[in-house]
Amino acid sequence: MPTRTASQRRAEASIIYDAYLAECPARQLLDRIADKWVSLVVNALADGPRRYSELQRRLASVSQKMLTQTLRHLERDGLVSRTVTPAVPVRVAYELTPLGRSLLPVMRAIKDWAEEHMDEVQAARVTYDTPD
Amino acid sequence: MPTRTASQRRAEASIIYDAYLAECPARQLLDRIADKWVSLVVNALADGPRRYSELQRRLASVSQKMLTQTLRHLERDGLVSRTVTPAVPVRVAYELTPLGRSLLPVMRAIKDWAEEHMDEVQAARVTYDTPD
DNA sequence: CTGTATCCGAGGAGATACTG
DNA sequence: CAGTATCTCCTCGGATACAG
Repeated sequence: MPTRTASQRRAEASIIYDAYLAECPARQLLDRIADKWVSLVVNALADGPRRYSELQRRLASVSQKMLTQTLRHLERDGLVSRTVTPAVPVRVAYELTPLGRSLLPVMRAIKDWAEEHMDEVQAARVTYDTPD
Repeated sequence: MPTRTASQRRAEASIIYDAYLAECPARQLLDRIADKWVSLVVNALADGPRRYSELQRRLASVSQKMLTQTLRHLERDGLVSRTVTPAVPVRVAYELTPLGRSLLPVMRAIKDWAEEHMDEVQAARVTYDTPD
């Protein structure tokens, strides 16, 4: 088996996967993670495991459906692990996997950007919407 | 006028804007930029101005509607500038503004992440989908 | 070349009700 | 508590046709 460095493998991957192409799996993955709910959920799991109800509280006014759906997708993609503690009532904890944690900086950056540049964007909108 | 450091201003902003709240403008902005097309367009503009038709070629199989819509949104939000060169036929160039360029590292990171971790995600999906 | 306008189907997303 | 199951509304997004 040939030995390859991580950067070499990345270089190969960038040849194989090209998100600009509609048919490329990476394009679908981009579509999956470039998502409001994914960003918020991953950010909410930044500091460790969280219970379902904790996430629901943190993400004010996310519907049960979207929260569950997002968590299922993240679990299936290996970004989040789900741990059920058999008790009455049952406790379910969600936690970022190592793979999920590798996405955290990106998700944090996008959320922070939105919060930090809100003023500039709003000013630009006013300018754009104002008839000369 | 009081002098404040950039980090102090950021701290204030993080108090005012909270993307976890549905009503917060930052939440809508997050929804806007956490988007497949935004990521691809901003990345495609990384190396300088691009014409409409260049973008259309680069983003294989983006429809006119989505490309135009995305560019309009980005222009309105002050992330992209639009320059029309009156000629026959007319030339239109799009370029990242300084604000748009501040978003570029984030958009690049998310696209790169998708391309680099595709294999791991696909492996996780197989595991998830395989009945024990 | 760079758009706008319109139609239409598929999926996103909330509200509500029900279950182990 | 942590979901699943519907129902419904609505936006996303592609296809097509037309215009400056």
